[in-house]
Amino acid sequence: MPDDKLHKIKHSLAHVMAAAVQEIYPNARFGIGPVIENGFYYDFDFPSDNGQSIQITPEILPEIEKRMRAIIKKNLPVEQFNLSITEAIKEAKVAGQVYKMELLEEIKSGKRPGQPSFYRIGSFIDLCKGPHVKNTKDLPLDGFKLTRIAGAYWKGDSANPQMQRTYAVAFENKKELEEYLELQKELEKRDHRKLGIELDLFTFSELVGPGLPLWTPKGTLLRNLLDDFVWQLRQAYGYEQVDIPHITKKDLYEKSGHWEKFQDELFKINTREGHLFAMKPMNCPHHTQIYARKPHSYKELPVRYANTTKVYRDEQSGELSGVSRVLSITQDDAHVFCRIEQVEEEVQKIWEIISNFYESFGFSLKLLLSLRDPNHPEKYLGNKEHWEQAEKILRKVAEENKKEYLEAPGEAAFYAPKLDFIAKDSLGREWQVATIQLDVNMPERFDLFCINEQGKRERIVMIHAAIMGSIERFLSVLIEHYAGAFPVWLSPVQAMIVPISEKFNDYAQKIERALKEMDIRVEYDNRSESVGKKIREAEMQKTPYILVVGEKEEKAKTVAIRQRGKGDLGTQKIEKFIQKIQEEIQEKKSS
RNA sequence: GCCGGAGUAGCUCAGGGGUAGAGCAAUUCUUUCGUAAAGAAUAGGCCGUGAGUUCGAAUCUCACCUCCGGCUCCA
Repeated sequence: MPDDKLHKIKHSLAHVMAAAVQEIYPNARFGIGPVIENGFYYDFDFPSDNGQSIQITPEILPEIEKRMRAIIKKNLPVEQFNLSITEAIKEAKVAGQVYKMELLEEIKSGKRPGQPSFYRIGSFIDLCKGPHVKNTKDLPLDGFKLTRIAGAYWKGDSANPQMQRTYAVAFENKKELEEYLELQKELEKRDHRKLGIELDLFTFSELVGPGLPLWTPKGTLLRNLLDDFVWQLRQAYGYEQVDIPHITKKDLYEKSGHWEKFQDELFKINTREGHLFAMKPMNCPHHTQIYARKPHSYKELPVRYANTTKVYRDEQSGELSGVSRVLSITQDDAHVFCRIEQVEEEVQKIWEIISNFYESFGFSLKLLLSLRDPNHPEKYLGNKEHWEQAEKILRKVAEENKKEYLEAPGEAAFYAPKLDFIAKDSLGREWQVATIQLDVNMPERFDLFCINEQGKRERIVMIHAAIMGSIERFLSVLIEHYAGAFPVWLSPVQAMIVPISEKFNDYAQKIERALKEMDIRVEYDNRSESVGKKIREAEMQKTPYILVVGEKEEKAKTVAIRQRGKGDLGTQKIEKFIQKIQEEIQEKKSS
């Protein structure tokens, strides 16, 4: 929406920032300065006399901001004017603006549409289509803030030189800016990397290495609960569990096509006899070999294999982040081997599992139909007809579900088009989660078939279906979605017993046993600390229930219940509490 | 991988060319407590790793490792 007010403000502020930078560094070369969500950025390059680029540091940001405000206060008009392309290129050349020259050459050659248009603010002139505010007095003096400096490749291509990108957030006024900064603080509090350590779910070791999370007892419990939930949903649709080794001869990936495409991202293993093995970066090739162990009658199809297992990918170090992007990834993977006419029904079933699963956590789902990039057919396996057929089927299922979806050309996997599910969390952020891929290529490469009604071999297709996708990534989303306050069924500790004093330890132990017998995950805090402190710590661990017991409770065979976020609920009979918490655990699947 | 920032006790952080600091956590003792931090004592460190400069380095320099913000990538 380039015409809306905020968009114009951000866009003009980007020019003002560039103007301020030019005041400080007259030699600065300018890249592009677009509007982004919540603000804008501008890419700069600062050549020095010896030809090397100067690196600016964050300390300069307040100085740039100061100069921006001074420019705004001058109430300068923002004026549009045109130049002929030849003149424009000449001007850019004189000014040493090599990046602008490149853009202008693209306009000249027709690679970039339109005519060169310029905007002037004071003495600063920039190639720009607009639109902008009419005058710098329309810009908010305290509605923006420069946030950081980052490296960014010219035109987003790592083969190009790296420029220095200065990011800013911008709003119509100070209040909105402050609200945004508040929200950022809330996000920081919810950061799964912080919460995951505080809640003792995972850890990292410098000896083990980056991107290799180690899962604690609580974290492992959480992972298993989630995985069991997925399995429970899958079991109802006829899935069977399989298991595979984590390594394979490279031959498997040469046949699947992964070797050619991803060999740099595989962890490789040399055996003592000189053979080359690889850690598996995905599971489908292994699973094809289970299917291929014997001929299948069409009557046996669909064959559905589920397998939660780790894959290993040698990612670039700068891409790692918390547990959302790691080297050892646990996939809740499944592969359905079926005839082409069974695909719709199978995809439908997977869709139901995905909906059930995500809705039970309160995520709403959006759909992305990820197709191949029509301009780069060389990036994909197999022939055009097969791709078109697969894309057509997925599109049909999407339409029949009456679900709104966006088509995303170029987002397909190299072997198959996908239905990608996007979950919206409690703060409105969107995460790509589950995926369904319709694959006609792997079956071709591995010669997977069934024997049809005519007694002939018939090529089958393969559906790849992950519900959580990666447990690590899903958990990072879930931690932030709940800010660590998991629903009771997922809480590693569901209830913490806090006796008022040592005198009631026996009674506390009795309650502990009673709850444990009913499979409630309970802990009993018998440390010699004050009641207040024990409650504080249990609250900070986001324990759903704290059971305070003392003389009154022992006599009446009750517990005083304190519920997370709700405070003291008063006393209840133990049986009553057990019933209450069990009902709450049951509710998860129907919510 | 690339650009920038940062690494001091389990955690949060102060300090800074000349004996290593605090709070919380831990351990021991005292306290036995009614809904978000009781008190005391003790212990805890190759100041991320390695090299260099220096009479002397946690502090200055370089390389590497790890983390953070971006870029590129994501089967």
